Amino acid sequence: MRVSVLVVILTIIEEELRVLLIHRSAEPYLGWWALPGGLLLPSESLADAAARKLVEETGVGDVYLEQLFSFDDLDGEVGSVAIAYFALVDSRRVRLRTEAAWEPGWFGVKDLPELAFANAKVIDYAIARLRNKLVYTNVAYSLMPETFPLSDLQAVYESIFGRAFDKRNFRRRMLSQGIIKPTGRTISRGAHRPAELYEFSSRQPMTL
Amino acid sequence: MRVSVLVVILTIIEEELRVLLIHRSAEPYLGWWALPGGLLLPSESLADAAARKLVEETGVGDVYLEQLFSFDDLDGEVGSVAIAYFALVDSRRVRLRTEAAWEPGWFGVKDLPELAFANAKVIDYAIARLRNKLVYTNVAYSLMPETFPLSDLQAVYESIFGRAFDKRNFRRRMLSQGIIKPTGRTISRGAHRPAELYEFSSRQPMTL
DNA sequence: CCAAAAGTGTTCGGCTTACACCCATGT
DNA sequence: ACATGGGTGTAAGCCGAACACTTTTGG
Repeated sequence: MRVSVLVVILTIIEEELRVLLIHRSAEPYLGWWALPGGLLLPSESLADAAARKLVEETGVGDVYLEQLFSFDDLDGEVGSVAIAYFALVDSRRVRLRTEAAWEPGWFGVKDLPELAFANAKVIDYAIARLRNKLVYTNVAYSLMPETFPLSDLQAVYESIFGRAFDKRNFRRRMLSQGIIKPTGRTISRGAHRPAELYEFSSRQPMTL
Repeated sequence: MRVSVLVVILTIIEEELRVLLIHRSAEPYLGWWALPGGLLLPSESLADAAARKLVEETGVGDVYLEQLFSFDDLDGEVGSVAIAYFALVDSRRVRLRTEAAWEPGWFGVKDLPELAFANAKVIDYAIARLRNKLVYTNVAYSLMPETFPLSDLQAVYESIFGRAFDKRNFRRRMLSQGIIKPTGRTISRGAHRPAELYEFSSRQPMTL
């Protein structure tokens, strides 16, 4: 009975939601793109295994990480179980191991290559969960730097939902839910009025 | 690496939400009350294992069954993983194996005995999930007979949420969501006006 | 005729949505 | 001065919550 852990690592790059994929280094599906993952070590917890994979691939540690679902049909082998997690990272903090044999890469979720096993299903599941959580929690903190202009946050939401939001309504929602708060500082980024900088009220996952 | 499956089997008895517990027949926690479960057989899927456990304990098969969460801290043993499911059954269809050595029994969820491992946490998790699903899906079909007066359904909702609902609002919500529909038949149950019988528009789980 | 549960509409407040103009800055 | 993105208020529709009386039956 084999237990493995899979991690759907999501980020925003160039206003596009992307997922980290690696080349498989073993049969079956040798050389195909797949989600990072591996066997659960005998002494570690599931969350530890997922966090370890995340650090191995991206170098970042303190990010949002949540258990997604457990699958029994992911590596063809009978009696094998995979517990999937999803993580949200700020791509500016990530350093991929591009020297690694498995050549990791970020792929736009609308433009995925053919994947090993049923990995596409796992990614769809992660995106659905992410969209839900964005609505009523602060998970986006894990995609953003400490402070940011509101329009950056809105751009992240729009990338993930694939549609535009009204900026007045967006601001009202974020503030009235108490998810973010103004820092009082501003930032200038071009030939226009400087933007106020905001921060998340909390950078811990909300427990409901 | 051991993989086991746990099932939180919920029902309504005497207007109370209850969970099926058994006596553990092995160490550790020998003789304590615990959720039914067992090892995943080499050739079966996770959902099959959960359904098998459900049939073994209750005799019913075609009910709502959903994966809840996977735990790695449930039987003390390191490297052991338990995938929890929850099921909703109509107690009128259930025949418990009362002759069985483990003496299964229904316990009101507000009045649980001390449980083995962290089973109380799993039950809380199941109840939270159930309450969520009741709001926007038809899962309650699995707790009800084919046809029923609306007040019976409302009583089920009230038992699970632990509070009363306004019957006009309740009726409107159920009908406008299209979860149930009238059958045209009625039922008389006492010295008062007969009730219209309703049925679920679909007795399949909604996939969203 | 009385007791008991079934059935039925309307009002109010809050939330979501849609929508258009002025502001501050760099060049 | 002008181009660019930043910032702001209001009205309309929709949804959920609160609320009381009439209907139909059995005894």
